[in-house]
Amino acid sequence: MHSQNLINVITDALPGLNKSETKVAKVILSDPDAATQSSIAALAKKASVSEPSVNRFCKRFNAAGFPDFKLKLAKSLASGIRFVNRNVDPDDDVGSYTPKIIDSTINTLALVRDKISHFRVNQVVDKLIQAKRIYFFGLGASGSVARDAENKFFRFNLPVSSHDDVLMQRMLASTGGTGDVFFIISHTGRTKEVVEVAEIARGNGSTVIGLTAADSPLAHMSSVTLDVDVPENTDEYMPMASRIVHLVILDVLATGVTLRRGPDFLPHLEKIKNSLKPTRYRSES
Amino acid sequence: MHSQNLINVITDALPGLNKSETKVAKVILSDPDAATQSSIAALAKKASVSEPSVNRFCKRFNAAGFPDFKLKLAKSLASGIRFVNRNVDPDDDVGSYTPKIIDSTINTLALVRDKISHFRVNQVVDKLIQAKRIYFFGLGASGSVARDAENKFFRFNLPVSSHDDVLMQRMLASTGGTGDVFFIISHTGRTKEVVEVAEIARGNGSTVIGLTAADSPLAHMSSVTLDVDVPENTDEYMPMASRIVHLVILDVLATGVTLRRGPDFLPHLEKIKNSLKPTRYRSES
DNA sequence: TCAAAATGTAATAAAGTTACGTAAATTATA
DNA sequence: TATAATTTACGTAACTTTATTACATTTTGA
Repeated sequence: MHSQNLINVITDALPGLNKSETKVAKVILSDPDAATQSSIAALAKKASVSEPSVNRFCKRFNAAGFPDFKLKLAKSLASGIRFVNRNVDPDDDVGSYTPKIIDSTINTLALVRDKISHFRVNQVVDKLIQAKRIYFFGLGASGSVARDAENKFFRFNLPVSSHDDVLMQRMLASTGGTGDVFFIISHTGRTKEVVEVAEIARGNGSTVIGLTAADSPLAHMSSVTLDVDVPENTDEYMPMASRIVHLVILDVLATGVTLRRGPDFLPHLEKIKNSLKPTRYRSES
Repeated sequence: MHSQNLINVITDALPGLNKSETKVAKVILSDPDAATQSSIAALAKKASVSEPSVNRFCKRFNAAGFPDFKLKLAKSLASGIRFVNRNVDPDDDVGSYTPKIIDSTINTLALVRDKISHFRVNQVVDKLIQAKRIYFFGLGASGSVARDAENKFFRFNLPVSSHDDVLMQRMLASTGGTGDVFFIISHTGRTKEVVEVAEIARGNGSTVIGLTAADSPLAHMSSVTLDVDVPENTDEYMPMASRIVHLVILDVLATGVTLRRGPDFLPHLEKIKNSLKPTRYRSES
């Protein structure tokens, strides 16, 4: 659906191109960065084709024209550079691994930002608004995400709880019913216990929201799925980015709910914020 | 050092610009993406300045000319970081608030990436490596961060626990001693109970690591402080970004520890990863 | 009031696009 | 299998758009 890396797109299309297009493609692929800086005339000459051929090439790849194509190529390069060579190396020092890890998290978030379905987000906000009760479930790393969600959503003045205990989850799922929302968080969406809990909840007429991988068993079992396509951990040293993504998505959902509640609800939030003041040392400022 | 983002460069230079340059800057900053797609004429008109003024503006920022400037701008945008000042509006819809929240998180992370002290990170890794026992403490939202940290660090084969109960924290702090590391997480660093716990722990010869705001009471009380300067929540609708930042910093620390342990330690991590396989439905792939 | 800096106008140059014609390739038909 | 018909690919040249430069005018500040 969303913008894939232009260089990959061109590489993939290579076999289906005709003579002059192939020439252009090869010149671009051999030095994409140079391509972004050269004029259409220069590129045409380098590829031994006419300028209109280059122009047609650009249009073939859904660009408005040559300048637009260069822009898209530049963007691909910028985001690509970071993806390619930014794995943590066994002999990295602090100065290297620190930005690498933060960058990789940033990249993942940027990806999610561009791919997440606004329609689904809206659907989930709908369900949360209508909920009489919300349970956040997660195991392992997702357990702390669930806990954070509880901490976020209790502000909305409705019964919320989070659970990272499978037995507890099962019991709650089996006693739930219409009006109850079970918000289940799972990176893989394939943990058997979690999927079973979802099944039990669905069976009793509860709403199940899955914050999980697309096409996973949990996704299929949910009433609404917010699928997050976080690339798998290839590198031994790289942390699991999905936790962060899940937390941010929960931020988004909480904001959605706040906005739906309307401005009359803001004083309530303010009150909660202020309730913590007496527990703090005064700020010097 | 990290390559500065063009948008930040312009923002920083803003005060030193003259009238027409300021106009151009504002138009570009208000919608950088649109700027990359418009012609010099369109941009000049939008900023109510002449075309050469736009051109001069570009050259001021080390671009060969307008097209080159657009290219650089496009690259800056692609790197994931977007314009800072994108607050959620009361009448935003899903399509608006979703990217705004994700962007604001990304921005905060980028800021931390460029500002975090590698020296301090290294110091903290040192302490964690030497620790006989690690306790992660946090209250409220930081409670789930602590829990996530526990889940991350137990893999290192040393006694780790997390606690979000003040009384428990006090008791543990008072029974600790040399070799014990109390890793205390707090957004403000001014919660009285938390600072007291730090004091107790220090008093008994334990190491206290503070993941908290610079110059806060907790920061002063800690043996080593990892200060995170996350801008305060100005907007009612914006979530607290510090949780995310804290989690990512803990990712960085965990990576630091893994690297120090050396490659011999990798099989151990692999074993833990594999231990979860039987709990999952098989992937179709 | 003068010099320096800032900004705009208009001419010019550069770059990109379109329309159209020719050549090559493909397909159909004898 | 040859060749006509048709389609597709490609280039030339005219044209349009876009960007830059040179220079004039205005503004600012001493």
